[in-house]
Amino acid sequence: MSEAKQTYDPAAIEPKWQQFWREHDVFRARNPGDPDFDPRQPKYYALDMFPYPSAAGLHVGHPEGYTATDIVSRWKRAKGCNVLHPMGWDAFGLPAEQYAIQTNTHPAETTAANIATFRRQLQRLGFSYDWNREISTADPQYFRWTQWIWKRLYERGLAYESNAPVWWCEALGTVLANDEVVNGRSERGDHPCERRPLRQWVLKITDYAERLLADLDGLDWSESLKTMQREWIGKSEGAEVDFAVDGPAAAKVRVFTTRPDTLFGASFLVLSPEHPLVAAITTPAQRAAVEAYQKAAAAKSELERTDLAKTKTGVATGAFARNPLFAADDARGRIPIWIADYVIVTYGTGAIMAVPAGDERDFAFARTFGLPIPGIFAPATGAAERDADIAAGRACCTDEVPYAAHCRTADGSLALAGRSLADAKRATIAWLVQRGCGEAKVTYKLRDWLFSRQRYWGEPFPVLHTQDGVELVPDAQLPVTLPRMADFKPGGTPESPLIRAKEWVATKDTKGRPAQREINTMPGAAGSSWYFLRFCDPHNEREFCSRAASDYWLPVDLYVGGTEHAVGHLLYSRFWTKVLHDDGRVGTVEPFGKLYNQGMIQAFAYEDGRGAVVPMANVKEDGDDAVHAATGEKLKRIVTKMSKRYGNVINPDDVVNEYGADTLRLYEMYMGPLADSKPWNPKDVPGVFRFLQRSWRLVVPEFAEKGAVHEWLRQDRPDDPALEKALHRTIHKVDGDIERMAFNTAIAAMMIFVNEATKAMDRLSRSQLLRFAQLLQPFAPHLAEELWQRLGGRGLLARAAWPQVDAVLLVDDEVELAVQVLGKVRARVTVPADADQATVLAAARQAAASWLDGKTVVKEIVVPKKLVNFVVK
RNA sequence: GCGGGGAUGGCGGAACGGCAGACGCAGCGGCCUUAAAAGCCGCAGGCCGGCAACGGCCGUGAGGGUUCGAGUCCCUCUCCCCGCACCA
Repeated sequence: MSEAKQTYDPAAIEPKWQQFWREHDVFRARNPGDPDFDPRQPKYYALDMFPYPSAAGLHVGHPEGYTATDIVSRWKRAKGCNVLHPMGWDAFGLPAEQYAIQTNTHPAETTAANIATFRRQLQRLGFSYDWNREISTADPQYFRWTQWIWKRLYERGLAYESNAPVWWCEALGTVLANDEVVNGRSERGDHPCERRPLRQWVLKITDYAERLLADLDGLDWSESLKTMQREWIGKSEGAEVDFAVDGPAAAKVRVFTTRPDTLFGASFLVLSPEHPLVAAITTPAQRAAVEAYQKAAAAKSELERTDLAKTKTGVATGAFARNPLFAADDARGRIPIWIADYVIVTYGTGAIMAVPAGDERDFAFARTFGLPIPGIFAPATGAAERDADIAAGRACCTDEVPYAAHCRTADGSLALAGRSLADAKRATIAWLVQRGCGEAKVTYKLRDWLFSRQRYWGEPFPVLHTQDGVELVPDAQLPVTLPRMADFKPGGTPESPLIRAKEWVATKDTKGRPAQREINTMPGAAGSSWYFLRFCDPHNEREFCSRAASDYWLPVDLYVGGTEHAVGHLLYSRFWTKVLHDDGRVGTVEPFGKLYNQGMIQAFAYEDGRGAVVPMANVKEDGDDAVHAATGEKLKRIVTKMSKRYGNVINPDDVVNEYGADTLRLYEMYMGPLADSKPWNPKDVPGVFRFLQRSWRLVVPEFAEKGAVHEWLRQDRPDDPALEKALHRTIHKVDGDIERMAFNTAIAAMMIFVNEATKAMDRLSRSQLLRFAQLLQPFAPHLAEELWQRLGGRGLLARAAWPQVDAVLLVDDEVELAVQVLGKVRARVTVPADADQATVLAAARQAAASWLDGKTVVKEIVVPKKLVNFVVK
């Protein structure tokens, strides 16, 4: 056979190994009870946030996190773990449906096509997923169990129908959950949204607020993400206080406050314009003004209402309330009741006691309307002017400072002077409780989860509306599938398009009487709230997931995805897990032990002099600069999101076609720390390709028979000591770097090894290259498997054990020390690694002799194996 | 405004309080080649001096501090990114 040129050709080796792995089911995870299950192996569950299969296909951002979990999965397998590494599709929901509407194709078809594209794209990248466990949330065999879990929520009193105001988005034709609306606009599509009272299904996530908050502490998540969830849950502790309304209405206004200790300074009440009591208490003289204000507030957008920069607005109702701390004849206790849009109807009780001396907002409001600002503090900070202002109510103080002596009731039953903030709060609450006009209260910002949508492409609720009210579809009749509809567009009314499927809607209840199916569908986040459970037992036809399977696999050991799901998906999944736990269905209370947020992959773009981005099609390279193709204007390079508009979107398929999947994987890991956002630089990609090519060259001669290796690698021989040492260092470094998810430095370490090995190529041994292939395997699995096979490695590399490190080889016999004089490096010495301090100092003195000449050494610092520092005078 | 993260060569980025700039890109020089590409071997923070080997000084957003020693720790400030934003 003639000697052909043997080049590194990913297009030839990658599909071959992908096919081989799949045909031999190499990455199948074994459940307890399966044949070949080995109970001695530790389990490891590595999970990616599964994608929405959008029509645009895979984005380069997807493989970033997926490569990271794949590296960890392959490494854990090599370390002897039973690894669960699954992939599936978040296939229901708005994006799929919007695309279906745009293309006038049924969402079932577009979704199937998109999934096929995503699957093909992912499979080209050589991820070690157990494809036997692939799931789609839009598959009836999957959403059957989504419906089943929803029934358990209903039975536990956690799902209810509500008519409260919800976010309605006209453009999307559906209502949206709080986390899907940002500043009064839809997160998806940026359409305006408004509050409307509509009948909706709601999940009582607020019942779990305290546990969702408390259990965050034990999780291995980034502090910033935990903080986001804490703030979203928004716990605040305080009190509710009743204020009797003076006059004919004889009503009581209940307010929530976190500062009951400042009740002595409450000089007016503020109700939100929507507060139900407003109409009843408003005096005839104020009615016109109040109603006008209410109308104006209702017409304002959410953005206008929450604009912090604007001055406070409000109107007096004409009514007065009694501050419970003051006697009936005490003028200080008679305080006016106002309405203002800075008080939010949905938080607390929708009413506040205003304490201008202790709250910036109340202070600003009092100033605007000339309301009294009674001082309640007696600060003694030494800043005399400010102290006096605070005492007199000319300035507002939110810090903990001493209370004024007049913070006491007439009978002395409550006196705050001398008490700490915490103590004063306690004492005030106790006083209120004793008199039946208040109680301690914890409030959360977290709202119940709006769980229905007026869209076609979602899970139908297993609910019938009968003459007796709501009836659930029996478990045995699940799944309730969607009717096939030619026209599935939203109707522009707050009713789902399912209302037009008349034959589907009209059905019979369990007693055979006419009933209507629920026409709302579940939100996109329904299916994704439990998919990590289904992966544990995806083919179970009797249960959503067997207890044995979830007990074995959960919690997820490593969950990787973007921060965009910080308060939506991650909170909902935690909630459902806790409910299923309380129902005895899963053992764990938290689904995700360790969570890692990858950064965003950005791109370069070019700006002209006006700061406008010039599409890439109009950008021309001119030496080191970029210029406008038409005008020749010099352009400035910036880093932005990839965007179709800028023409700087990188398609993973193109990268694979040009360089191969191993290069794509390696480049994405080499760009920088996984958690950081960083720009894609097309010029850097060939760098990692070259590294793979050099790795190939260590094994395969340039001209040889097909499949041949260098002649010196055809049989075993003793390891070259220097290369062996370098290899052990590399193994040690790569091992530690994978552990801490520092993939960029792991790759750099392998590059260093390959550079050294290339210079001494003919001294390499087969054993050394087999071990190097093992190291490379998690990162560039195809090339590594190919090299392993050519070198005659035993069995499959994907199943081979991780190479051992000999600690002895990690230490040098001799070390080079820096010799510093006054902290500046002046010389270097090489000494035996085990040299004692005196020897080291003697050598260092000699080396730095010219710098020490004529000086007195006052201190000698020796850092073993690093440096010597002489402090001289 | 509040909370979190960040700022290191021309670019992406490395650096348990211990030799700043590993590794890669771009750049420069050499080898190979008729030539080019590829590949291989080198050089490469800035400034100053020297034919050169080399030597000196300055350098991690700005300013202070702690320390024998600071990119790393502390304080003040500037700018950038992310989240929250009248939540009582």
